[in-house]
Amino acid sequence: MNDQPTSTFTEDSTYTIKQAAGLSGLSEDTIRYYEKISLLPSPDRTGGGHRAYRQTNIEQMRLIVCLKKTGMPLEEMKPFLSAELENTESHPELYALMLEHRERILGQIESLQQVVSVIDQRLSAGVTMVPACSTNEEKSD
Amino acid sequence: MNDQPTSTFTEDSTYTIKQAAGLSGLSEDTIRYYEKISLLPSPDRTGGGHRAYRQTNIEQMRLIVCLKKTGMPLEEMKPFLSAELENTESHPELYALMLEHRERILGQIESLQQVVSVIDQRLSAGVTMVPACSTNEEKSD
DNA sequence: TCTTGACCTGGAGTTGACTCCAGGTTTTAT
DNA sequence: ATAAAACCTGGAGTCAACTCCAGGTCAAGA
Repeated sequence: MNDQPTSTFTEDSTYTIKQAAGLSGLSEDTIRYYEKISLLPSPDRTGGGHRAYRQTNIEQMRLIVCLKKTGMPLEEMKPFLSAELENTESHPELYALMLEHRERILGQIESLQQVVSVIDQRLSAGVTMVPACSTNEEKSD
Repeated sequence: MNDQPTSTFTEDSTYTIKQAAGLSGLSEDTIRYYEKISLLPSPDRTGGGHRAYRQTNIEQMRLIVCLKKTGMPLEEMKPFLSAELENTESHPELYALMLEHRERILGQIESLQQVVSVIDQRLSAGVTMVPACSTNEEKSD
């Protein structure tokens, strides 16, 4: 009901799992699940053992929601998130990974745009016509 | 190894399931599975009961591959494919569905573009910053 | 003809991504 | 102080989307 953080000082304010869920769009169970599979880091705990999330955690969750919409499997998201707080330049292998992901996503955008144009064609004429749709699956057996 | 259709005349040429798999990027098992769940229509059979696919079937498969890349669940694809050969104007409810899907896909494209810009920011500076990423999940409890 | 590879069906098994308890502890509002 | 709400863990259950047999039939080349 109230998604305001606990503290008034933005610096060290924390959120309960329920607030985090409300702010990210994930469910509480899902957040715990993501922690279990190490997609999200284990957050700090209160004296009683309750999870206390920070703003950066919320942002990570939002990034996950964002990537999920694009159909990316959770495993593939890990490098994105583990590098979240790091300087990219100090991780050359992650740099390459990012570039790779960037290309893949551009390909996905292209796929989607082609789907849109298929729809548009059907909407305007009821025509059957499927374009190549960037078939980057090359088979050779 | 040979993805050429059986007949020389393009009109009524057919493909084996293996050829269809090669041309579409799906596996043979997956094609049979899609038929079982009625995502793909039951194709004609040869005298001996082997599946014989036509060009339109191949195109349907390619459309599925295309939509799959965008993370669309198989159930949601059905209206797309069942209307494949029909005149859209005669199905007003499908028309609305198409428009709806179109909007959703445009939203996905936006999401993806934001992911690309997140990546670009990280590539250029190692900065942590996650944009809103079109949070169309409105929570109110 | 006959062997080999491709195909068939039906069903079991797998993986990813949750979702839902049960039974207990902590926090918060009155 | 105490009841209700929120949280905890561990584990079982679910659903989509495959994938992989087993045990048999069909097709094409030597």
